Amino acid sequence: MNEKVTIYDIAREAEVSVSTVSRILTGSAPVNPETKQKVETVLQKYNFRPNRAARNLSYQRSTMIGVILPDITNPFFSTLFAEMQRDAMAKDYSLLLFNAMNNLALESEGLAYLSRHQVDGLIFLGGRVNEVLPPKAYQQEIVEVSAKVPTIIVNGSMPDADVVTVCTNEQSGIAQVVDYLASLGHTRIGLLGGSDHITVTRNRQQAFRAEMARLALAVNDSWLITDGFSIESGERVTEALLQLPEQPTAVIAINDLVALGILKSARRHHIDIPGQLSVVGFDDVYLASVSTPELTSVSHNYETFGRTIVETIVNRIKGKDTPESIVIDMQLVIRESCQSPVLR
Amino acid sequence: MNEKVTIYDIAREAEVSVSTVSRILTGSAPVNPETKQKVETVLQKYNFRPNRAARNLSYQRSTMIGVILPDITNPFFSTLFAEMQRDAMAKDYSLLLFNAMNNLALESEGLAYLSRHQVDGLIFLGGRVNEVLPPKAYQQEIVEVSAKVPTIIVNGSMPDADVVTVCTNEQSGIAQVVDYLASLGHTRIGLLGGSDHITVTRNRQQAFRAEMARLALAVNDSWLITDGFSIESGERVTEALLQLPEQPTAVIAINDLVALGILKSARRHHIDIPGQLSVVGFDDVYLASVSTPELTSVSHNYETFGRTIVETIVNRIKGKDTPESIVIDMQLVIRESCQSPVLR
DNA sequence: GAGATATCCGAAAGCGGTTTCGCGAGTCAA
DNA sequence: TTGACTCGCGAAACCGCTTTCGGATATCTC
Repeated sequence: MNEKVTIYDIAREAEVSVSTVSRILTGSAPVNPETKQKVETVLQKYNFRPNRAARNLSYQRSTMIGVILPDITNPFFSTLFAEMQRDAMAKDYSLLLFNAMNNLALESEGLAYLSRHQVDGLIFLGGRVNEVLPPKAYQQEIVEVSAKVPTIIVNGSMPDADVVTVCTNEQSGIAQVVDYLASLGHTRIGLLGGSDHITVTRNRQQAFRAEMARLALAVNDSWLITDGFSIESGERVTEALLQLPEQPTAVIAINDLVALGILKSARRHHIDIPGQLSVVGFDDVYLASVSTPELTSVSHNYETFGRTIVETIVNRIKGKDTPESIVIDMQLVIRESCQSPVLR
Repeated sequence: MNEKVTIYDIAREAEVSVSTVSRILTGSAPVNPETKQKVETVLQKYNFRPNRAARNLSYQRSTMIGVILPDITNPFFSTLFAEMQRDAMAKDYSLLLFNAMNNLALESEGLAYLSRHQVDGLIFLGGRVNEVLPPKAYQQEIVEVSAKVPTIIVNGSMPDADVVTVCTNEQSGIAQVVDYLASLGHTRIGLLGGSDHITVTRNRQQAFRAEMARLALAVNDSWLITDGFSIESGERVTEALLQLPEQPTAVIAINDLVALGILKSARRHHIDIPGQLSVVGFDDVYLASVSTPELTSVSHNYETFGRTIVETIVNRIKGKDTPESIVIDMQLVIRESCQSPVLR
């Protein structure tokens, strides 16, 4: 990728100094229209692109934003990432992705990796960070890094770190689901999947208990089973559920993948959904509408979600004032996977 | 991310010259163990990381590899990308992802974007490039870029460009499917989805015709319907199929997403699968096993697939000899979406 | 013990941009 | 006319690291 032609070559051919060329390139100072025209002709001719490394070295920045997420294979993250990348490009930033493969240990490595790239900003997706599990050392790393580079954590939190948090409104999302299920007549509701040390999971569990309480419905703790975020998690969690003496009539999955796993497992056990069990997913990933039955889920507006994240980090990078935390609404989307419980 | 401490600070504190420090950092020349020890202590103390921009500027390389793919949201690509990233990291390269959002025009932009980043290598995934549709200009860009930076095209081709191609063995993949369907008794087989100007599609169509011919089965051209690679494509293509006077008893989808779309559409029309129509997917994405019915598909070994790609590009970058083209095998995975046709 | 050789290491020149500083020419008011 | 001010632009320093080149010292050979 060695464009042999440098700004010096351009300057020579246009019979101006390099400073002038640079000024035109960056627009950092006004330059006589005639000279500008002359130089631009030459720039065109060579289709000149300033060397990025040189520019970064001089600028003392990279115009790259690091993104750490647990699983790019999960459509929630890939969809969000795609949105973010488009927005970032429009603002002349690049996204450098690190996929942690659902492995917390790898995240620390990812952080070092992105640091080495001198990213101008850092985005943690997926709430992999909170006060419970992460080894103290990793937590400390985040605190340190966030002191140096603008950092935003999506659906997570990090005490002592100078980060802005962007969170989806679990409160409202969960409430919509519970209210909906209650309106169908369900009183025995479970919440399946997720991990105890992931913020989203805990927030949703908390929101779940709150809304159940508000409706004066009892929560059966054994119906809150955590296992992970994958399809396989959904299957395992269903198997576990079926071992219990009593079972719920409706379950909320921590995300759509888990919900798909539940569907799969239910099918294996000839459990009719929604006839015998209502299921609702979370994230409203594009797959939600192809399962059998189609999944009722809680939807993000991925476009504004992504845009908010990117705008916020860029504003932070540019030193503009930004809110410390932003909440993004979710919306229940009703499809086919729920119905009123059959009375027995 | 401004580590204020530079190699000069290290040198001063260790009472050596910057060259010595650099030599230790890069291992480019032997240095007295004692001095080395002294310097390394200081390096440790500050946890020194050389500035990447400066290093790249000096090295004239970026240790970044650009990846252009059509849709990161498609599990085929995200799975493959995840594998590739891991392998690349192990070799101290970074992957810079550009997601073209299924838009060919964007790809050209992506190429410029990655060029600006002075990537050391370039990987095109998804065969978005071939001799048919791409605007001449874009084609030319690829030829030019491939002359300067090692380029590999996965499941595609580019005449006149100095690229290495890594392709899955469509020939064998399709043959396995056709043979399987034929063995079930199918003779009326369609091939749905894909785009006329995408290499994979054309290769598979060709392979399909070849294998059908080998088995002395007639190909009905109206059962080869292209539309795209998404779930929606699968739905549209099914609708189109249902308009036809005659219909196949089995269809091969260009990928699993299309297959899922077919399933969805069939369900809407109360067409029993596999009872009335057998469906087979391609890519054996992790979703294949959660649909109803579970999808029979043709599988990649994503691990070796990804590893092959990364190894090849890195070897190319390092100037080692590499084969001009590599073929990767695929494997039929039988699940539930096919059965013998009912005789009417 | 003198010259040849090998070993370490420092000075300085890049890499390709940006930016500060200051100079000359043109403009304007007095 | 003159002094004050602007405007455009060039020279040169700088960003942080790598690497060439050559000098100093130690080691070896005869």
